[in-house]
Amino acid sequence: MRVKIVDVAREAGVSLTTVSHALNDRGFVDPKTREAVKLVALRLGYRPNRHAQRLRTAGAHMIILVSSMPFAVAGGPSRLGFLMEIAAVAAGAALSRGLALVLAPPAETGALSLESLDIDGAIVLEPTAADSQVAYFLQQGLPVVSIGKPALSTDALPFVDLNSSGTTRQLLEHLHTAGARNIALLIGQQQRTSYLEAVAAYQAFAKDCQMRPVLKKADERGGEQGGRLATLELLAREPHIDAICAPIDAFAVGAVLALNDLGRRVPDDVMVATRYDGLRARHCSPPLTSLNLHLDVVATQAVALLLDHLRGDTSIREVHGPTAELIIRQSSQRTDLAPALQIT
Amino acid sequence: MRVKIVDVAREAGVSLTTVSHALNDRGFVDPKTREAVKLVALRLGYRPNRHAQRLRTAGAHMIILVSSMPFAVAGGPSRLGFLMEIAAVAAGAALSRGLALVLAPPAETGALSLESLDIDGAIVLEPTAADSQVAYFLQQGLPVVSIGKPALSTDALPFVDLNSSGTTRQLLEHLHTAGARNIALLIGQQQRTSYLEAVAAYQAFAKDCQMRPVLKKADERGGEQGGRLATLELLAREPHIDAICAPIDAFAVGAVLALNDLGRRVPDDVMVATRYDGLRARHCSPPLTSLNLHLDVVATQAVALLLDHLRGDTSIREVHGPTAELIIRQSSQRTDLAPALQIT
DNA sequence: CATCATTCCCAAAAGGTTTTGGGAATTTGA
DNA sequence: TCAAATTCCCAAAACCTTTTGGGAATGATG
Repeated sequence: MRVKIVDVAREAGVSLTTVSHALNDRGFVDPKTREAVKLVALRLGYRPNRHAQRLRTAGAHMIILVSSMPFAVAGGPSRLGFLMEIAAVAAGAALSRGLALVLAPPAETGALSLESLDIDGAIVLEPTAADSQVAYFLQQGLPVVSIGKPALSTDALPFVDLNSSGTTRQLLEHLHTAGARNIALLIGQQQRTSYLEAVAAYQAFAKDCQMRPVLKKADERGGEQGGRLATLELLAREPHIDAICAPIDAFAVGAVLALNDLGRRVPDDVMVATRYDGLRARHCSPPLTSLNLHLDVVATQAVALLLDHLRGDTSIREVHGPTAELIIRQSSQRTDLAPALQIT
Repeated sequence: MRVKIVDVAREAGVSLTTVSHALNDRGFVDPKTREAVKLVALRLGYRPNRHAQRLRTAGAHMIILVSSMPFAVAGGPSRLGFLMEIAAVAAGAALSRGLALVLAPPAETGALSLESLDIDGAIVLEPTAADSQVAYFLQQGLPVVSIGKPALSTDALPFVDLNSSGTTRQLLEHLHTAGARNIALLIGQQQRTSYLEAVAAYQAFAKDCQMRPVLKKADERGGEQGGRLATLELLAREPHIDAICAPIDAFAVGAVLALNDLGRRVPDDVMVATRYDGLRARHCSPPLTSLNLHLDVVATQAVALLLDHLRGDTSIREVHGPTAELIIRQSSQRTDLAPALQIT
């Protein structure tokens, strides 16, 4: 039988109250008694029953991180990235605040198996318009914060902004500066605010540069292959393309594969750039120009935001994430172009 | 105020007991009453208080996944892999069994912040000899299972075998078959059973092939750079090496970088192979020959094993993981070697 | 010396659920 | 028709903490 407070109390010759106070550094307890109790507790190997503890002192202790991205992009064997990087940092941030972060695997099943968990709140990653997981949590009355602006139709969630339009613009401007004149945007087909923002930013940029916008959508469920297929179709239709801006890293890698298939050189014939600077972007050949999104900061902000809401402070509805920094790699650095050609 | 069982009972005109029984499909309750109670509960939006529930019916509901690998290898911004792949699958496996999986970030801090968690058990990844996290959990009286054989000096933990000696042998035999005659082993410097097994397998293999064993240790904390540095030193000392077997993927990638530094071609001058078929291995250039370890199966086995121990069935002490499959990629496929040279 | 604060400690209540041990109503068996 | 079995339901106990509201010493102040 597990040792309880009453065992410690008996052994130490004091009351339950005193043990509780002594161990939690509360109330008035003679320092000597306090120490004695602590010693006894240690000797007996006392561990408080967290359920009993929390039944009494209600409070948030467990949050969940869910991704609405399909398996192939977000997770699954050997196809990790964005989600897991956020997860790693968020787990640390949560733990340092006394919260446990539980991982909801990116599952097709929806929120079915979450019922048995006593979650206090959720962080969702770029939820889609009709996100079933978000709906589930809200219906349960749990606070939800989003990383990346949530889709419009969703009940407005508090969120950490990933500034999708700004980052898209950064990539486009870089590609343009690097010499590209016919830049295509390769994006996913789901309903996501980040996509909409990216498209809007792209179209605005195209107008500014008097460039004809070329938009191609790839299937998220296909992961890299989805990007590859889409790129093959894209280039069949628009052979003059000389750069591809693919915010989703899996698609960017797929694009490089497709370009290889077609015998087009990267970056000399077609440049490629992506948004998320993960392993995929770095270890692609050639390595992909991308952005440092400072996901560690973003994840920490999201945890802090959720914690505020858990504590009842629902004033902050929107947090601006850190500004991203361009990381120029081989995929957008032409060797045969004189710097003179560059603009700005 | 949150609606409690007593509210449902009052509204439905029955006792607490009946509500509890009705909702949990236990005991003798008139089907009509049962339905009526369920309806009332639904209408009132009743959600059981999990803490109260579990205070009464003690049971396992939260397990933790910890990695003893240092940040640079295991996780951290943009350096994910093994751990996160296991995490993704284990989270799913756990959830489907009603357990929440919480992620302990690979932290330098040790088990400091874990105290506030009401963990029921832990899965650790290849613990080192004097693993502080493992020690902490054991001292707390929590069941721990290990993925990968735990170090000998540790109290024997139940574990899922990753068969480090077998997989090492697989890689070595492949490299030999592919034509390598001077294969070096690049390994980490910590005290890990998997390393010991790998070294033993390597030495046995060297003996079999009458090959002089060349062993090099790299610093885990350096990640890919650690592997790069070690490889540079290795090749300075042993220039005749024509293959490197580097079980840890970060080191393998580092080795390729070092070979590039030195102007040695991969695989024509030096072949490289690694154990874990993650993003690193795939997106390395050239892509690395590696093994499909079936980590999804391994993670599921680990969760199942831990669950058995939580349930009190401590009979199973050791589970044999699935057999790994060789995935031959460019890094060990020489173009200039005739098949005639191959052995076996 | 009487009064008031302060310090230390405790018994009892509270938190929300499940389980136990019966009690009452109903049905079955002889 | 009476006893036994079955079905349905309930009050109270149990799970283990923390917090509340005092009570009893001790020290300080008049």
